[in-house]
Amino acid sequence: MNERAKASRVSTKDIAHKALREMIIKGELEPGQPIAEEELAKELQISRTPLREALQILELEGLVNRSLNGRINVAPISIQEVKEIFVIRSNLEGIVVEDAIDNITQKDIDHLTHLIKLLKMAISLEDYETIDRFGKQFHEYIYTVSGNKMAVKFLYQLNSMINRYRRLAHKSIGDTKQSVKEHKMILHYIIQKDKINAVEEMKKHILGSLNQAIKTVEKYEHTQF
Amino acid sequence: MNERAKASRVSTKDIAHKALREMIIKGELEPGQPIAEEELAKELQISRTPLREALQILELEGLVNRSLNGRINVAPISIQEVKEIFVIRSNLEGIVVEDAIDNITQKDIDHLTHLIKLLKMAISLEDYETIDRFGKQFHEYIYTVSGNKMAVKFLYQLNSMINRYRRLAHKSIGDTKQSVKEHKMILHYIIQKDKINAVEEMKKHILGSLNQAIKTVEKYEHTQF
DNA sequence: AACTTTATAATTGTATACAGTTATTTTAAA
DNA sequence: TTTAAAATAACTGTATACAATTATAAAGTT
Repeated sequence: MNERAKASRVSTKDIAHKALREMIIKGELEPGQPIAEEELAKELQISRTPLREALQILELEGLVNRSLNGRINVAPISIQEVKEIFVIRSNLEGIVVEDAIDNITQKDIDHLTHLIKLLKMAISLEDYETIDRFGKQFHEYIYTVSGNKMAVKFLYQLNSMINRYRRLAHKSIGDTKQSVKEHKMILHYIIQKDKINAVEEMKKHILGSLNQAIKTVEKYEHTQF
Repeated sequence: MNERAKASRVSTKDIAHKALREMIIKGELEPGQPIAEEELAKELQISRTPLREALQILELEGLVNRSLNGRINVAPISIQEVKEIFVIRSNLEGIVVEDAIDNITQKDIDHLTHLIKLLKMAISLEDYETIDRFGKQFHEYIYTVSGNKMAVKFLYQLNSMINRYRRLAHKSIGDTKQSVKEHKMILHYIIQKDKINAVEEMKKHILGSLNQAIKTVEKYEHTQF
């Protein structure tokens, strides 16, 4: 372990954190599944110390829960939670576009325009993974332009939870085309520096994906949880 | 240490976490001050293991920062950050009142009404500490009624940061009287189940306290940071 | 004297050991 | 067979030891 940490300058804790987050998002660690530190440490070939620190981060990120007796389990999935997450996210994304409008340059606008083009292209190829990636990039670019560190921090925290649900969802082409329209609208209002409508449109856009997420979760709740 | 943990059923980590949070909020650990684990562990009479876990929590809460070399220091205070925090909080509090309106009972309304009375009383006594406490209780009661666990989780996270600034602020009686009026208005709209205005009023209420906070920080930034 | 280079010290990151707690199994009694 | 008690095992929480890294001080060079 140590050599690796030395070589890559990344701590074992961080490696464990990212690995576990990925495992939870992918469902390799199932919702509700109990986690035994020793066992997991052996599996990851690390000691309990950095693993515990990683689990602590995951706990604060809401991906695992700790019960009174100290036992940790993978956080369950619930409709209630999805709803809460998306409403909060829609507000944060609203804050962030508003701030972005204050700082945006022509270069930024060009980049966002370019991303929308790429998005359209991916849709025409029905390449859902790429669609997802560009959509994400669009939002994250706005994060950066906003300069709102705190909001961005919260958004990343939320997004790691949202990714759990996103993995489960299967979008239709219709959904993605609608999504592009919305991205265009948002960009339009950004260019116009029309904060009120940009925020409004962004919120609608985020909440639009909520319904989709809810349907997915409902399906899972019936079968598993 | 162990006996204590056994007796109170609270972990050393949590004790350290709460103690450090308090120290940072009170300014006993000053903004920017570097933290040496060994030294601090000795001071708290605990080992580095639970201390590190506590520091990790504080890092995610935004009360300390970790630089690339692993050194930890108390998070600095900045106007930009205060602004970000308050805008986010105003949105979250908005979400929370909205949800609260869905669930509120007569008993809840009575309690909130009672809290406002207590608030008025504290103001007439110019007892600022009590004013603060009842104001906090008013908001936190709404948190509970909302049932929005995720939003509440974020709010508590924000509030621990906000408390750093609150400690520095010195309210005037005028401010507090205005605050009572706003609380009354919020409650009024809650009773009417008027979500739009309740949210609006809540946001205004939170942002109103922002200016006050900014002034305080400006003063500090000139002197210290 | 200023700048490198080397050596030393301080500090963080990880592993391991052990203590304390909780869960599970076994044994005993009804 | 069910229930209670005791013993055992599994697991978490904390302390300590050590390895690796970074900062500091000392020595050497130009």
